[in-house]
Amino acid sequence: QFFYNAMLKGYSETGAHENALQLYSLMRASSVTCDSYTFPVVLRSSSNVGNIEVGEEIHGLIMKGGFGSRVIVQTALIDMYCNCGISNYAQRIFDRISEKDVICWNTMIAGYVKCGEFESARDLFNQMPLRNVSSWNTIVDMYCKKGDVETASRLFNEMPERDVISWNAMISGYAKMGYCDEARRLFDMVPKRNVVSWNTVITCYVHNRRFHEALELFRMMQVSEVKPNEVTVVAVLPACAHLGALDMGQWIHAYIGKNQIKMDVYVNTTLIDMYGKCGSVQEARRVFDNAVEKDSFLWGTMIEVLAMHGKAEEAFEIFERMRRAKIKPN
RNA sequence: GUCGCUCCUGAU
Repeated sequence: QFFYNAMLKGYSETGAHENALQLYSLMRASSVTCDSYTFPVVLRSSSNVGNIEVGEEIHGLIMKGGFGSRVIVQTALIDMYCNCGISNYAQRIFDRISEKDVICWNTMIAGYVKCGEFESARDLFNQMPLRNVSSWNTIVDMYCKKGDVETASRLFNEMPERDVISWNAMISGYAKMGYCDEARRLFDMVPKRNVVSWNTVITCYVHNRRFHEALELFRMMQVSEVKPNEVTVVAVLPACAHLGALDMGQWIHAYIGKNQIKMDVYVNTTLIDMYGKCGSVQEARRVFDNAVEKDSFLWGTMIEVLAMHGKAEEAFEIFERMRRAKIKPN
């Protein structure tokens, strides 16, 4: 009981939401009691994964246990339903909250955005009695996601205060439109950049095939205060791949190990691709073999690398292994 | 063992 909750918390904090849900169903199956410590954590996981079955079950248990009246719980439920794409359930909960605080407003607005209901999001934002910086960030980001950077930047300029997330949202808006120079201009203006600011602009350069500028920015990052993370390397490695810069790629690979950057599926996939494009099939294969988690992208990338180098038999062998592992080909 | 909102990521 104690133990289960601790485990759940651990999974949740490291982002292993799938594992948390598995553990939860094990708890239910072995009739371990779920209590007010269990619910928030499992709710968070089902929200992240978008698992409506578990979400609704938790909702029911929370109500039965009488924990359902607190704003925090209701806010978590709103978030969960919106992540599952059911904004009207969420709205029903939202409407019934008597003491609405800023966070539950923000959650509902962000929820509408996730469901693609931009009008409702904007209406609710306009109705808000009191907005904080997150409220503004959400709505700025919404316009960026719609590709309406004009409105986004108007609101960005209007907002009473900006934090690094506001800046990042705006930079990412320009980046998505392919406006690298504009993204970079804002980036240079950010008072206190974080790792996301860097990643966004590097990604923008790479997507627009401006590989040298991407690498240049990555080099600048080395001498900045900010430490690269796994998203950073996933962003830069394709630049190495396209330039055939094997030495830089290897350097980054070593860098990952030295700086204990998480070797997740994303990182491994880009490493395999990079080695493949730079002509080093063996190293690609080594990364593949060492990868703990393998999804269809990773398998597909490995197969393609082998095929690209004319290793048809080996490619086919991997393809068979993939089928045996019951991974759907892509 | 107490909790809820907003920004960046992979092969064709």
